[in-house]
Amino acid sequence: MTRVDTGRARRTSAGSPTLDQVALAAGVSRATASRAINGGDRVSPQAQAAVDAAVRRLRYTPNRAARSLVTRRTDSVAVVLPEPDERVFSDPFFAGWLRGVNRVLAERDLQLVLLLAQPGAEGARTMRYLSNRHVDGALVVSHHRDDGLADHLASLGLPSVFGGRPWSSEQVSYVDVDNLNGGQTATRTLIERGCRRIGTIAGPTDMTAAEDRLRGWRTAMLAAGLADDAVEHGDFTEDGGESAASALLARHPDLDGLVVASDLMAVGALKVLTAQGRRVPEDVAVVGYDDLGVAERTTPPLTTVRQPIGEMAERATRLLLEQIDHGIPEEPARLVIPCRLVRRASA
Amino acid sequence: MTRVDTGRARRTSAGSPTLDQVALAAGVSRATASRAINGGDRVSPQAQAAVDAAVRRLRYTPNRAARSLVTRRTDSVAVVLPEPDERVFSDPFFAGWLRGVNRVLAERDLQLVLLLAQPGAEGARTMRYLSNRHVDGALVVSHHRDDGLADHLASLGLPSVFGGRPWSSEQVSYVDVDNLNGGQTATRTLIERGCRRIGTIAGPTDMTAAEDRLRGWRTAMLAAGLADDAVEHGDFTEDGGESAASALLARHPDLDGLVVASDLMAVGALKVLTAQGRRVPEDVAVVGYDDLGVAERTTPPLTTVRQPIGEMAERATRLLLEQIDHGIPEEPARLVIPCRLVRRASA
DNA sequence: CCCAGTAATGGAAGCGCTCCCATAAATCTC
DNA sequence: GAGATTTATGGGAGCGCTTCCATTACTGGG
Repeated sequence: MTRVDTGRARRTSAGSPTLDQVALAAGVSRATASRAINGGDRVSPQAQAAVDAAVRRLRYTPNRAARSLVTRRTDSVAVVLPEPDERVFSDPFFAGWLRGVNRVLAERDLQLVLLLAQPGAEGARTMRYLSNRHVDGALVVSHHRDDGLADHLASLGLPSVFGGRPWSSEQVSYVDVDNLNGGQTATRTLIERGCRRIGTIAGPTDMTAAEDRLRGWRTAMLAAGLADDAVEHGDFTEDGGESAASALLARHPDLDGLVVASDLMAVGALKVLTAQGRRVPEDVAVVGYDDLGVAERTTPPLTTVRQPIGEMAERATRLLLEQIDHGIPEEPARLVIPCRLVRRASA
Repeated sequence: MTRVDTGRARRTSAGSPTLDQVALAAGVSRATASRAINGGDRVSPQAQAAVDAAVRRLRYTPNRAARSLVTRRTDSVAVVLPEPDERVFSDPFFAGWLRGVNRVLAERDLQLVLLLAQPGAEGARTMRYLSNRHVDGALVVSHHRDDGLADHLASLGLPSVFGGRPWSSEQVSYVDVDNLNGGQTATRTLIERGCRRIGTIAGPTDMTAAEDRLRGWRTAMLAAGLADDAVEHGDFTEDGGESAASALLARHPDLDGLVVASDLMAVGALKVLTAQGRRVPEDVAVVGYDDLGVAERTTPPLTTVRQPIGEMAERATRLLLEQIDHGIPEEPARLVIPCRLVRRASA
């Protein structure tokens, strides 16, 4: 047993300082230094102070890889975005989401790994990455019916939270805004205003948010004894809203109200209405959905249902941290955030 | 010397398979398995095949943390975005950039860590993170004059590439579009069209791209013997474009041409022109900048200078990988991508 | 047929960290 | 005041991987 070198604090010249160097500088063992750095449990005040000072002096930061290796945590979480979506480009939704997530992660010094999930082969890459525990958890933002993400994650046992109620799997936690209620509120606003022939431009049929809003519209219409036949689907883009509005007005020229499932689509609809010489809100009143900036800048400014997207992102992230800290709960969390109507000029 | 347990392939039940298990399954040593997995240098065909098979069978993926610890690489790169910017929300620029970066990183199985750099204390967090070598390199997207990022990164010795020419430090590599030329081209287009009183709505003065475009406009105007006094600055948003246009038209009611430094601002300008009853392009011809989707949807559709943003992001990322692989070059790389005019109806 | 040269291999040393455990010191209990 | 507990501490094992180095198995040249 000839142990030549205990290995302490060699290579002083190179790279960043190691825990060993901190311990040496503080005059304690590596174990004590480690404890002091990680919350200071069972560490005397003197030792704590000495370590703190050494850390500051040497500008020590723990090596994440080394820590990861033993703790089996990566201190990073993935945000999964469905890349196929051209919307990622135009929709403020995603940026708002990222910002909210980032805010919470920053508090705990966690990293945000962005996974732009492409379909097909690249989608498999995303799955594989998640399967291999390269992150402590995943936030899935806008998933579509057939991406299989919900089931996959549920079976994986990886902490994960969805933004927006997922399809199929009832196993995963999610945070959603109350789209059903939002759709109803929007519709009732028009009804109370006196509109009787109200159409809706709904979102894509493979997203739950769109379906819920449509259901809300339908519910409110039926409750008021009005016909729920004026429906057209768009893809959440301005162009989509435009063509949907054209189609809708062609089929139902007598419309006096329009519930649109996103502000961007509402912009398209306003364009059509203006082009047809219909005044908003006098001839046709319009209610949008989102209120993420666009709604204030339209002419006329949009009355719309606000999604508190920052709050949504924050809550989802905290839910995720909760899962990471205390394990995935038996019963998945389902948080539904109320949304409220913002009155402007269009209705 | 009583070595009780060599430590090979214990814990078969738990988590993901380790290299040890792969080696055992393939009937080779851990060292050989490692070699086979990392490119197969000095590995016999049989051993290679055996390892490959074992990897497939066990669904082995290397533990990134363990690898990182020894290789001193993290296999991830940071994309730094200046968070203060509300633009991150509305501008398709960032999303396009992320997409381009992601495409290249995916090829090499590198991760994208998103750093939303907030100003002040949080900015320090970003710096610290970068200093601590938690990533192999950094891509900085839209930096502003005073964020100090360029100098900091240059002094850090961390591989990094800027998207858009940075201020100050001439030490860092960057990829930019030829904004000077772009501004000139836009202006010349109007001149050739017969416009003689051409104004410009420039971008914020703390961004090089905006300054370069303005300079391009000025150069073209002076070269044609025209006055370069009709300048107004906006902040790259629609609202900004609107107020800049109002101010400009108030000061120079005789304008017959307008060079706008971003499509989004051009949208605002079009609004003002329409409101004032000026026809586009008959009374005032307009050229925008970007062509990232908005330009096609305005009325009239915008003639604009296209920024090949996907290409820009890709080139920047490849430049970064180059640096990561072969070290930071003595002479920083400066790649300027030409941009071209896209003719539509507004000029 | 022997020896230098090359190719393939495995042993073992760490990378920097956390955490289990044994030990030492301080405090309490009756 | 002796034994039982609590509190701090450091030794050391080991997380899963790469890579240096020594070893062995093959070549071909003289």
